[in-house]
Amino acid sequence: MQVKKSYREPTFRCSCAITSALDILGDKWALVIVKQMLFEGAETFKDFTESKERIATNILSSKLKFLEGLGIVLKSQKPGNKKTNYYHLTPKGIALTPVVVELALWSHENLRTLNPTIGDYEELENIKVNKEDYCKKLMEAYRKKRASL
Amino acid sequence: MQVKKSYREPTFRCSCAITSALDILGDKWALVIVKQMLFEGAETFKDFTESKERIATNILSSKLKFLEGLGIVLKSQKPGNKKTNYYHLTPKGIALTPVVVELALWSHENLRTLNPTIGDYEELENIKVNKEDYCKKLMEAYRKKRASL
DNA sequence: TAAAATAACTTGCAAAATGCAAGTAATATT
DNA sequence: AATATTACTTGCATTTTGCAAGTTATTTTA
Repeated sequence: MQVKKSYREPTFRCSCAITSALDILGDKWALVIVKQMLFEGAETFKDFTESKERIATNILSSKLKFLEGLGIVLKSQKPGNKKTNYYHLTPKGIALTPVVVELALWSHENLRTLNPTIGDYEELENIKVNKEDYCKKLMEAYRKKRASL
Repeated sequence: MQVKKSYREPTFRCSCAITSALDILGDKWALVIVKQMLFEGAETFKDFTESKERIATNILSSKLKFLEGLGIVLKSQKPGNKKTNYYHLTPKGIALTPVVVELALWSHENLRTLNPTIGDYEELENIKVNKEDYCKKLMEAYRKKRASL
């Protein structure tokens, strides 16, 4: 019996590192999901569906499986609860922090005329002067929070 | 008479800066095109179609128009040639350099097991220790090259 | 402990994006 | 004048995404 998978296997267009990253992350949802975990504390399936992006459950389900299959996301069961699953970033997923932060910076500086609903974020100037440090702290904070489960 | 556009207008899912960036860049091609301009000297329609990613001409055409409409790419005519067009990154497009560089770094460290054709790139360790400087130099080099047309 | 609520899905179908092959139109070259 | 080149467009098949409505297995509440 054949099992129909709801998510695709990754295929790589060529040997370019950047293109290969986009073979995996180049869609509307993958990095949004990573962002929700990293910045917004999303952990459970429900957390994601309730976010302001309103991801559809079928897409969410298949993307989480896809990212899990790649070792970017790890699925585990909430202790003492057989129903609720936890989704967390693996080190490979946490390593995407600088990518997401750079997108945020670019967006704030270049997209606010196109999407005026993007707010002015004071802290941004401070982040800009030491991105490295900011990312490191963010990643450390995520790791810590995860470890304390 | 109605003009059928081959490219979509950008629509923003919400007020999140990161999600908004992905509303524009979250697909298989946008950042590949930016990369080709930034790192591989792609300037003309032909340059893009001959790249190793083998982008289809209809996709290329619509993506270039889309990016042009957003002020990320600027189209101009090659001097003394009425046929060939030049496509270049605007400051808004050049500002994507750090995003692309972070993708490259992440890919080299996390994707080489999945796509072994991604080569080992010695210089990468040096780039890692001073990303800021590397990006600045890259952007400056691109600007210079563009100015000398 | 039966009924209701919740979490994490799956399925079906419509719409949009992408991919491929084959055009076309306007230059440029021979 | 004939051929080649560049920058496209068009049509159609495939894949991905979006939306609404299920389904199943656990909790929770009355």
